[in-house]
Amino acid sequence: MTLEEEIKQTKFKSQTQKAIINILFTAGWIGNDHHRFFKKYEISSQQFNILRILRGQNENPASMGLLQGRMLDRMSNASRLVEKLKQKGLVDRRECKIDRRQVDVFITRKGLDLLDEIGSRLDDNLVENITNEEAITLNRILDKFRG
Amino acid sequence: MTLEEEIKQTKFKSQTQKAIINILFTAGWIGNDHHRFFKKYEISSQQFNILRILRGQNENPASMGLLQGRMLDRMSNASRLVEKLKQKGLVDRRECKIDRRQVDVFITRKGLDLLDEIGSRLDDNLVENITNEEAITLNRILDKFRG
DNA sequence: GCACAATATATGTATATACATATATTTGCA
DNA sequence: TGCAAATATATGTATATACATATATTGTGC
Repeated sequence: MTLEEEIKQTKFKSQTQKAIINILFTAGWIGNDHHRFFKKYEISSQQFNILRILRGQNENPASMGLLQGRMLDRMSNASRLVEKLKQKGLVDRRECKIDRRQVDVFITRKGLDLLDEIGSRLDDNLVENITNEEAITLNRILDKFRG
Repeated sequence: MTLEEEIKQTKFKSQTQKAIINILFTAGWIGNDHHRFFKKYEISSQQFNILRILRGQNENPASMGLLQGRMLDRMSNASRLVEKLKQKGLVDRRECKIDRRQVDVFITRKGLDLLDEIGSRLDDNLVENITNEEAITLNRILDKFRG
């Protein structure tokens, strides 16, 4: 469906204005898909994001600040998400010896196992519709859009 | 900045996978801009969305279902947003005479005045970076992406 | 060495969303 | 007509976000 059909709006100030709405709408569309996907594993997509960053650290701890810098949603509160993950036993946290203001966050064995279980199935159903060339173009224009 | 620089991630399964992350990231980026913009007017972007839909109704009332169908974030709870707007005096709601399950929602004079005040300044600072042709391409690929 | 600024994290409040469920009303059909 | 299914909306709960603020710790200039 075109954007016009989806939101029943036909007038836009410009193609760029329309593109802005289209980006927001498409992101919501993807977000809904992710939400449903992760529900099976009883985590949120933001929590998954954190687990993946921690795995990428290869045994090294991550501070809250590092997590925040790498997350998709910038201003989010890593503290509270880490707390949720800790309650599920997927991460662990200790005081940082070098700088006692900081916290060292680790992924646990259980967290790694969950990531293995999830595997690489995320988005498998979303990659069919556009070609590789279109994806490259999309990435180029989005990067340019953000200035 | 490229996406890689923004989220400090360099490996992606495919260009389409990268595009998915890019859409989500860019939408968050736009959302932050909107959030700051609307803060001046003491409404949220979702509340603005509802006001604009109501103005588009040209004096005709809108039901909750109609609002929901036209909103960007589909599954949202129009009821609660309308309630917030009513508390600010920007909309009004009455029982629908024809179908008493429904509610007729109207924009008030105050709501219209607020929309006038906001005017068309939204996104004015976001439309500089890409060309009209690039916006057209973007819209085409995003529509195709959603199947 | 000490006072004060800068930094890292935590938390309170308001907003919004998804989902499940509850309630009221209308529709449809036997 | 009467009763069950469908529909429209409201609301409770859990999650997440932005922002402001609080607290603890470190760094810095004198």
